[in-house]
Amino acid sequence: MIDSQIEDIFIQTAGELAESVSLNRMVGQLYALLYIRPEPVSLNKMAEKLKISKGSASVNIRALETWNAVKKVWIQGSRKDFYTAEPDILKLVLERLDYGFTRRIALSKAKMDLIYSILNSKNEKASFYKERLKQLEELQNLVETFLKFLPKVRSLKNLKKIASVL
Amino acid sequence: MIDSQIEDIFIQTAGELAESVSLNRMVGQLYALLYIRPEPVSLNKMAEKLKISKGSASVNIRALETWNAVKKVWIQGSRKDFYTAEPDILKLVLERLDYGFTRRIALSKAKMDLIYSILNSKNEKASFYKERLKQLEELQNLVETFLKFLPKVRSLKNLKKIASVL
DNA sequence: TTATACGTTTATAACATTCTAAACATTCAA
DNA sequence: TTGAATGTTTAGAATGTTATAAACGTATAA
Repeated sequence: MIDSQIEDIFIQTAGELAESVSLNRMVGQLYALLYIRPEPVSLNKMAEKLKISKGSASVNIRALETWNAVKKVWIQGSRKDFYTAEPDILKLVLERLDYGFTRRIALSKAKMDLIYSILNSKNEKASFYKERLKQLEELQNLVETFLKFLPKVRSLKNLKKIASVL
Repeated sequence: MIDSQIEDIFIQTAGELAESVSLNRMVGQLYALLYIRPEPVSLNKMAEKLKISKGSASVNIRALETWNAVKKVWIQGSRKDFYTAEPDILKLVLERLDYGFTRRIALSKAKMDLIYSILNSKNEKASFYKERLKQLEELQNLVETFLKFLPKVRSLKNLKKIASVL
């Protein structure tokens, strides 16, 4: 059947992409399956289609849920959990990027504060360290500003506006 | 000695950051070591400082070399290889992002072409598939345009210009 | 030539991740 | 109640990744 062939290509490709960005393959495949299906799919159906255990389906679908990549939908008269994909992939990616960078910048700032306190406590000149720290702070500021503006990059039209001022 | 304490914090933090983005820890540590040292460092010195085998130092420094994150410098009268860090971290990150996205978009386009050819060969309507494929193409276009403009994001001044038109 | 000082490759040990099957828990219908 | 239908947790097997030590290759100095 043609549908199944197309779905298989689609799902497998998504799995490869997920792996290539250090996500679990199943997470990519589960999302892809829901993404190309117009109707909600149950956990068992997903496990069956992807030929994975229901245990795996369970934990990976919940990972997707915590990222708001899929959501549970209630279907009258059924005891099963059904899921659908959040179709706005760009939104998902931007959310993850923002979350990831924000956390990492916070960590690295804390460590830099520690280094400054060591430098100051000893009245150290250590000018090369200070130069590098300053560079890193500039990079952090740039990334933070960039993250704030990133959500607005949602259309080619906006990008063209941007291109026109640079 | 104060220098060593600061270097240790710096190097360890970089290792953690590297791991958190699925890079090898040593790669982050090696880069960090070269980044906070004003002078070139030899392979053996690096292995000694980081307490890793020279084999590991060798393979990981070469990974960094292929990304242009470090470069070999010739030092007169020495048979050793010395390395320094490329200090423009933003450039490195942008290069990697561009490379990674470009490859992945090419892969996914190829798979989408395959799906289209299947749909057409059967005169399938399959409208939901087509809707999803169209969405993905729009996302690809957006990302490609974005990648072209990304290199210009190199200063807060530019970002402020951008913010002003959105 | 021989010995030394390097960098690279390789085999394997240590460790981490992924996946499953089975046990378990919960809900609901009969 | 019981038991069937579901989702979750867990123990362990399979697989994948990382790091090392040792073997290896190569160049150079003596």
